Amino acid sequence: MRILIVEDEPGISNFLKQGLEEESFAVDVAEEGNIGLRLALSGEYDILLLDWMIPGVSGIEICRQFRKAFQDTPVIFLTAKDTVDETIFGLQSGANDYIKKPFHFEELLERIRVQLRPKSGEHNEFTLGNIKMDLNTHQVFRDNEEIYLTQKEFALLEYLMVNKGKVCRRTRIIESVWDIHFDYNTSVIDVYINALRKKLMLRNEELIKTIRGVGYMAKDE
Amino acid sequence: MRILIVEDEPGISNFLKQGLEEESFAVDVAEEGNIGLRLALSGEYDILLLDWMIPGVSGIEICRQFRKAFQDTPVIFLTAKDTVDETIFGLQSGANDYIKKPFHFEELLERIRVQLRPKSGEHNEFTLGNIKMDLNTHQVFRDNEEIYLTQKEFALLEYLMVNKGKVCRRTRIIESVWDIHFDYNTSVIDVYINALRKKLMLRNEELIKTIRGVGYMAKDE
DNA sequence: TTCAGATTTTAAGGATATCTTAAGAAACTA
DNA sequence: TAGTTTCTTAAGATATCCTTAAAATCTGAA
Repeated sequence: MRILIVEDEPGISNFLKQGLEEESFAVDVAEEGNIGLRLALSGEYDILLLDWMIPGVSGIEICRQFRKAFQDTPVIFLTAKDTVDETIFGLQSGANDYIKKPFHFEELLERIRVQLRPKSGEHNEFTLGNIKMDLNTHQVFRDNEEIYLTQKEFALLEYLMVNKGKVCRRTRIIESVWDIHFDYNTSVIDVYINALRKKLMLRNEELIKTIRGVGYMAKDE
Repeated sequence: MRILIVEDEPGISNFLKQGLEEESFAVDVAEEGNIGLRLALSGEYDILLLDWMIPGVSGIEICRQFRKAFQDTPVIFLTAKDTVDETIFGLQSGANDYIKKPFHFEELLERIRVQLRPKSGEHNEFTLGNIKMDLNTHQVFRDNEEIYLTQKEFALLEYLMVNKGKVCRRTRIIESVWDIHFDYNTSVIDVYINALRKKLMLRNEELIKTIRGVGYMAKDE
């Protein structure tokens, strides 16, 4: 799950980034409004955390524009302001929830989970051939027998299964699963594909196909 | 589509080159300003990605000189600097957009597409008879059955389909798809046309026509 | 803290698909 | 028909991927 934090106070954003990464979210931080808006509109995120007051475009404006493009992605405001008017204004601009600073991390986490629940509630079981994946319980089965995957293995398989039937480019995979954006001359993907195939007992072109020069693709049959 | 990257950090340029090639662009890299400028002025590129600070001629200077010669070719700056002044300076020198490092590859791609849009149209799906091509998912279908093409096969078919109804000259094809500018004394095109026709199960003048002495043309029946 | 075990990443040689070249056959043009 | 261009096939060169093992990093318990 990818989270974008738009927040200009490094203290808060670092705190959140670290905490959320410990909960195995992939976190990006934007410290300025225009950058935040641009990142948000890239469509790579599953949830947005927006500060109310930030340099450049305001949080509300980001929310409004973001909502036009992505109806289903939850937005949570982090705000020091607590007047009723402004809160209403914020929710009207399309936010799903808000939380007042200062807040307990646990509480924020709970709200994030609440927001992600309904959306993923429908779509959190995926199948690929005889492989079944449950995002809620973080489990993978092969013919109803549980297979134990590590975090990265799970994240990679999730990416492939969410994009079942589409070719997943190496660059996209490494950005989404490893959060690496530069200097990518690594063979981690190969190694993890290999590990997945082994654990899932797949022959090389079975269910997870290699698309030479481009990436991989999960496909039934 | 041909892209020139002027960037002296091999980590970044390799990353970009690979990613863009996965999107079937033909990519050249210059690591030094003078070389970059010379290549840019050759007029062979559809878009330029310029680093701000490079050895030799600066990115801004390249941009300015390039803009004099080619008004319509978009230029995007890759810059680590983020002050407003310098950005404005960059845009005044004729750049169409800029992106701050570090950035998401997705975002850069989106900006490249935005810049190329007015020229090439925003279609990412093309059809040719019963052949369907999806650039987003990097897939080709014949009567809704997927056909697996190699990189070069895909790039060649893309070139033909983008230019559907127009005669594609051999020299243009080889420049755009193979990045070869001299020595047209090769028969790669023939070999790949043959491979395409085989995989797509086309008779010789069906959908992909041979224009003797000139090249090939994709055409609906 | 320190240590052991698990996970992640790096590295390198072997395996294999793709790319390119080359050459003879076939088809077209004049 | 002669000459040119394209088609087709095969094989060597190249690039990418697979696989393994070991190094680095992370994690949790003593």
